[in-house]
Amino acid sequence: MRSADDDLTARATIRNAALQLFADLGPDAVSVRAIASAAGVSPALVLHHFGSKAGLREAVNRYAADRIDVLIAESEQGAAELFATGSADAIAGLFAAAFPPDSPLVAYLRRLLLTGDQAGVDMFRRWFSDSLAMFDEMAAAGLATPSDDPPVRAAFMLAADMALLLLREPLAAVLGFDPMSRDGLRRWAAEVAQITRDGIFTTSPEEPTEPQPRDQP
Amino acid sequence: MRSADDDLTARATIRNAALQLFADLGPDAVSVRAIASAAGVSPALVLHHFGSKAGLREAVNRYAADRIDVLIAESEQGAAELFATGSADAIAGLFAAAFPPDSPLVAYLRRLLLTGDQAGVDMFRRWFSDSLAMFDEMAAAGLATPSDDPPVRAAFMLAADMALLLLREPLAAVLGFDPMSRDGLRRWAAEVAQITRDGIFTTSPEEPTEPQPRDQP
DNA sequence: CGCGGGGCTGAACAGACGTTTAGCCTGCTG
DNA sequence: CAGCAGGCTAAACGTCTGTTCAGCCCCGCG
Repeated sequence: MRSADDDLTARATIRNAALQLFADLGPDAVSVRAIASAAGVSPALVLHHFGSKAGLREAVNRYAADRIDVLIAESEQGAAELFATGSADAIAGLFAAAFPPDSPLVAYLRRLLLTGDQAGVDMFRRWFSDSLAMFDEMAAAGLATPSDDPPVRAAFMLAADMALLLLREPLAAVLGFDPMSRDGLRRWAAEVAQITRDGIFTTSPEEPTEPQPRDQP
Repeated sequence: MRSADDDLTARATIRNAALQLFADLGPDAVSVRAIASAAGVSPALVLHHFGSKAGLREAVNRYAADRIDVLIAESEQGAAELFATGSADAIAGLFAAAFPPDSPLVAYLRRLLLTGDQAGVDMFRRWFSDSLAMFDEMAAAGLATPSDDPPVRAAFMLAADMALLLLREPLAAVLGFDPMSRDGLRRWAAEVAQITRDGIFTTSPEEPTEPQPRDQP
């Protein structure tokens, strides 16, 4: 089953094997020998190409960040279409649809974001400013209501979308279906569309104008 | 600076040290020796009390899950109050307010949820059914609109709240303030309240009744 | 043809790892 | 008091880790 790798340089094969293993088990739980074995090469070759395990980690980080950016950029064409039609689910499902559901990039993205890696924060910042710009345009076009706090709105909507990626497994477990499958995504997006179009909560009788988060216990 | 630990049994001291280190660095990156050193005991004692490193991991998992559940349960009193007043931010900020911002439990919860640990999935399931029940009650009381798809609504709102926990650092980086600080949380909750009360998107001119998630590329 | 260089390997290195063992010390019980 | 149990440790175990080194093989250039 190496046929798919025959076209790749050994360096790329190693990088791919490392990406897969890092995504599945975490970099700390994967040895250089395990990567070499998965790539069908000797452990020494891994270090020959990447200098050290840390160098391999950085290379995989850069590569994964690049590929994720490409997927996002592709799906931004979809976002443009959504924007044009004013479809209410907008960026909901955007990231989800961009990734083949079982791609190691999803799992890798999690680690990138949650370990506080610089590459992950950089990506997040880029998406945030895209999201901010998009809501700006939509508000200007009358497709979205103006916000009292545009950055926080953009951040919340982005975070809510990312949550689908990050929490896919627990969500699938409690819902009984995979929210990132084609049908599951449709169902998820439908509800998100309803929420973001009409809201959920009715105003209370007392109508507090400012929410009151609980003090910390 | 061991005074705080003087009241604790060595077993508890070890468990706490492991919790902190696991949360910060991930269990795979932390050696038994490092835990022992942080706890001020010999490495052998760690294994004397917990059998093996895997046993320690399980013990820490159980302990963290318990403590997190306690914090959640405490803040559910807050949820009851919010429910009673119909305050629109309801569960937004609920989890956030429950955790001291720098508690290792936050970081540990991340790992619990994202590594697919059973303890994490169990917790998530519990919160999901709480969330589901709460929206049911609110809808019955006329405080929330009825949903076409209650489980997905509950799941989305839960996931959106968790996103604040999971993405705290990247969010703080892009927003320029910590959304889990007291002031930051207030600002965050205010926007979430606006979104969940009034929605964001206006209906499009064509008014598609059903959203159309993009097919996967 | 000769030969240099880069992809690549097997073997070895020192150190860190999780774990085991033998035994110390302290405090309770008979 | 004797003795035993349990918290606790120092030292060592074999294994695995990341890394290095010397050298093989094959391709392209002079």
